[in-house]
Amino acid sequence: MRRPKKERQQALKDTIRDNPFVTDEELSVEFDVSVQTIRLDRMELAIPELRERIKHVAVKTFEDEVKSLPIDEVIGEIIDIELDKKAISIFDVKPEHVFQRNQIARGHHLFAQANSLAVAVMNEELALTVKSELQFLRPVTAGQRVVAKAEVIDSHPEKNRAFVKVVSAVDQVTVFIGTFEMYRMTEQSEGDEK
Amino acid sequence: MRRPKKERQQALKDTIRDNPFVTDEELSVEFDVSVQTIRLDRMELAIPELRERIKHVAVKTFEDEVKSLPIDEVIGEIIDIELDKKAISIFDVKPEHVFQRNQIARGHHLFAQANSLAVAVMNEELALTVKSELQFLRPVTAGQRVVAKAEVIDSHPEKNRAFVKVVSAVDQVTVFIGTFEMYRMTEQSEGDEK
DNA sequence: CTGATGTTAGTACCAAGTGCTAATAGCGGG
DNA sequence: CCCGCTATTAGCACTTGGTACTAACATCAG
Repeated sequence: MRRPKKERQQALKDTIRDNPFVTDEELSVEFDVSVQTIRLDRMELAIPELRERIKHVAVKTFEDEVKSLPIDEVIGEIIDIELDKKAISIFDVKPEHVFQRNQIARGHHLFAQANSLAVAVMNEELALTVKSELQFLRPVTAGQRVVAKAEVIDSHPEKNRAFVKVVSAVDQVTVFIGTFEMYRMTEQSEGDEK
Repeated sequence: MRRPKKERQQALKDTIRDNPFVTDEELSVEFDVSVQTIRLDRMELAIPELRERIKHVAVKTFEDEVKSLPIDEVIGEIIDIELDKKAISIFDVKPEHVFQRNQIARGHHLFAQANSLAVAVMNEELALTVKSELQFLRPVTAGQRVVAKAEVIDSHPEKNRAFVKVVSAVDQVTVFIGTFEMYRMTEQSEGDEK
């Protein structure tokens, strides 16, 4: 099934994109040409060798991993915090956070930033969200920086409850408001921080 | 700065964990021992060679990519959907979704599942969340499967608005309730039911 | 002094290439 | 039918980052 050069090169591109882990040897079998032809094709198409391809994928993952680690704790970056009072975090909206269609940030990212900030501002290691009311006032698009300000507006330590209000803004314009009823998981016997 | 074997091997492990892209050559310089010693150390510690390490990272990323693609669209997996009426999705809570401390799922994951399901059930490509009220009734822990059921309870096509109620349960027990006011971004020009 | 442990050196070999030269095949036009 | 062109194939030297193995030390303890 020898196909003409151009067609083969297109197929080659696709094959390697789908599976970067394939060797020239394997490709030569698949396309029924010599290894050298595969190499020439790769050169013409500027496709790097197997090891470089793999490395590229790995580096990408590695960088992503570093990026997603802090995300696990708090979505966005906390730039100011006063425990039990208020906190501020920023979150840069990237292409992966938006609907492809219209570039508008998906609601759960704004929620995640606000909610994790609400958790962080509580002077508790184990705060849980009980209830919450959200308003998505304006769409946020990729490239924008969301500044979320959380404020503890009402605290009932005896009931292990607190209310946190989070207001998020882009360029001073409010885009999101959320109120969170939080539950403190630790009893108010002090000093059992860990 | 030659340290005893044991100490060096521990440091070696850490170094490679932090940066899997380092060669034996570079390590031998860093620890001021011969390349052979590094190789012996790696063998004792069962650490694979550079290329295998890189490949491992790459494969991981590659698999994750496949996994995270649908996640970008809908958090959880849609198992049933009737456009403009109702939809069901399941979401398996994994270790990365919970607080390390108490294994309880972070709120924004439950929200994300519910919110993206609310978006999906709308018979619109471009639905946005306007307002939302949430109740986190019971904590969800790693290993549990959350089944979210979304229902369009009120639709005002003329105002481009709709209300969606999502109830999430683990083993038939309700753990989360959310109501979402959604905005349809497209004009209701045609009756394109599907 | 002997032995065990740890370290270093050196060789052969491997995979998956690059870079280069040279031969050959196939085909189209004049 | 031959000329020239492109495409393909072959072969060789060399590269990286190793494995596998052997052999030579070094150091210290008993």
